[in-house]
Amino acid sequence: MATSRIRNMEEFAVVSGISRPTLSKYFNDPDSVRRSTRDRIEAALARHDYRPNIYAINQNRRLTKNIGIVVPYLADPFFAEIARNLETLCLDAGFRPILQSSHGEPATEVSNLDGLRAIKPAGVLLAPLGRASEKQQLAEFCNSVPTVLFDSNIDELGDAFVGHDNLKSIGLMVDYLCETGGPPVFFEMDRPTNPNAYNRRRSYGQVMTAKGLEPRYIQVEGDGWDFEAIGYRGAMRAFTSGVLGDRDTILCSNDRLAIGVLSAAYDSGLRVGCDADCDLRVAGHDDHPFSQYTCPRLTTVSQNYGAIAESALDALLSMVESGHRATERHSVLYVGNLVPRGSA
Amino acid sequence: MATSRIRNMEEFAVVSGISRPTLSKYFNDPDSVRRSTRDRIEAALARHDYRPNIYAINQNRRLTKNIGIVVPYLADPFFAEIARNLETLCLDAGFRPILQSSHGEPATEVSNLDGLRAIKPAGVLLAPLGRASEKQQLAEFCNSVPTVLFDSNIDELGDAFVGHDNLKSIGLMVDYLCETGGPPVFFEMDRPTNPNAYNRRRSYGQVMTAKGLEPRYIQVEGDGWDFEAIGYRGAMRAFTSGVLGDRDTILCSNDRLAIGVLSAAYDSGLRVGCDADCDLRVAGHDDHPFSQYTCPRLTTVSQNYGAIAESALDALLSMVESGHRATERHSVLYVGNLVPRGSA
DNA sequence: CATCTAATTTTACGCGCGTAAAAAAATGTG
DNA sequence: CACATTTTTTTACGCGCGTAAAATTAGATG
Repeated sequence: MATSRIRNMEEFAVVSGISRPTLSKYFNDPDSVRRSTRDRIEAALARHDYRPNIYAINQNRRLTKNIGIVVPYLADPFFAEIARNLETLCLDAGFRPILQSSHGEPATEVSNLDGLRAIKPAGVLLAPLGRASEKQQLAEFCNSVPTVLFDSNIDELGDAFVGHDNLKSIGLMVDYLCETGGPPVFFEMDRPTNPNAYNRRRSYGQVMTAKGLEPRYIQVEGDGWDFEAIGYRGAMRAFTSGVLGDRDTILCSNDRLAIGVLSAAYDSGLRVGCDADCDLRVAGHDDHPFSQYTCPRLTTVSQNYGAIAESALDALLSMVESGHRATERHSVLYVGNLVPRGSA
Repeated sequence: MATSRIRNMEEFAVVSGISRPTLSKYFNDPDSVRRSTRDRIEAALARHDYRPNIYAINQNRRLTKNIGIVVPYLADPFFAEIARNLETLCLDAGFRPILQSSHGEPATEVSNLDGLRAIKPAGVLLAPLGRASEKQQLAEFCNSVPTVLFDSNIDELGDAFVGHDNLKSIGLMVDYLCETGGPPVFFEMDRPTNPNAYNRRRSYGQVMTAKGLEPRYIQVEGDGWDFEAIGYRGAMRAFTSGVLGDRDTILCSNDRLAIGVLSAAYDSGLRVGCDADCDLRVAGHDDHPFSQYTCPRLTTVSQNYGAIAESALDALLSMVESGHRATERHSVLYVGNLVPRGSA
């Protein structure tokens, strides 16, 4: 039963019997005060439920405890999942995550960063849109705020990059597909939004030529983030154009394209899978949350969400806590795991 | 080319030749100053790129321009989509949306609201977890901050509720299913997390009895938000238990359950669809973004995302702008559309 | 118990802006 | 142009907290 409501730190100083500067120290870092005073403060806190005014704090602290998280498209469960990981990690580290989605729009990405700058974040974790991003503006932002890029690497932007090892994972997948059937044709958008797509295309080419095989590509025209629709349209066209051989294998640049391909195959009466009576194999990439419920279940390569999130935040916090920016830009890549399922 | 960087409103007053109090008025509401002075300010703004310190502003204004948006589970594309709508609407209305996900955890929901209270939001749009929510704490929050509930209605919490008309849409669906085939069995979780699920169950019962049909239920045990997995397990059990008749029809409480059911049907070698050679029909509810790519495409009922988002924000802003809470609690429901596709 | 060190208290100022009140200036009106 | 009205300027204070410096106190050590 709280008595009269505490209005500010001054009043709380009175009821707790602790001086205001000491309280200020405590709220800034509970470990910075003597154990006994900390106990007294927390006892008083239990009685009175006072919390410092967040605006007054941040106005005077040069460094807030805010961490911006910007993802290109939150309606994509892949990013929702990474964001969820990052949020909880931030909270555990005693920071306040501010989640923003660019909704696939470069202008929104810029305004998100603008909005973040206004709240003077300690740092920002940024998964950029990629090709569509306003490079110039992103660069300016990265210059003024400690920033770690994740998922998509853009030039030399930001203080670090943490992402997925596309070369290794595409290698894993191509090896698997070749061992269990014919070599795959690579299915992708002709002008991908995401830098990962370019890496995967390149990786596929390298891996295939290393195996002495001829790379084949199906490039679907399409823009934006409606990958399933693009995959569907592209597959429909491919099925009728004769570019695919009998019992051929399609390796999609990502799972969402693959979901579209599976849907097109179903509508075309093509059976997807590894069995003898199947017409087609389809594989994806990313281990999208829904890929285990497609029909058939989608064979794919997982990304190590957890490790990527953790490492990205680590990189950021080490800068935040040391108080100075990275001297050189590090890149960390995590390898995924092959997830063989029914579709290939 | 900005000259020396403007540090505060005082300095901007000097370079713009406008007094600080007038500037303060302008930033609070550009229309509150004379047109000519507004032009002068904006001309100076174009030259110097100064922006008021957001913390100093909010410290002194009793009402911030922040609007909290809390959803139960952001990794669900359904909520991601609604959140996206709300965010853009907030921005357009000149407010700053703060998006929070409870990640399916009641404790996170409470701490989200706690965090929001700390930033003194003008109002909050809350889609509660439902059954799992800490009613007491939500009630306290709604008491202290103007709050509009959406998606899930809890008791008489908040100043208004905006949601989906489950009775009408289940009616639409049952009518359709009965016209095009046999009457459906209702497939759901035995202890749903979401109040909508209870409404749908009840609606199904009402509609069926009104038609003189016997309601049938398949209730799957399962907790949490992993609906696809729950749907899959439940369907697998149902297929072998003999509760389903030949060419029976399953109406799922939501699309994500249906996606699990489709996956189970595929794994069981059951053909889903309306054709004569099919073993089963499956329908869902919500028009989940992925339901148009399932195999076969999922027949479902759409929710009117746009209208729900718009109406919820309207209700909130009318309170914010008038400055006082609603005298009585309004509920608004929007009807969805039947989306007939291949699965039923 | 004397001594040293680390922690706390006292005192005081500043952060950037909201806002109130009175004075001054700009605008509108006949 | 005199007057009333609206807008802006001047002046001043307050918001809640960070933080620096000096004085004081508590705790540790031998």
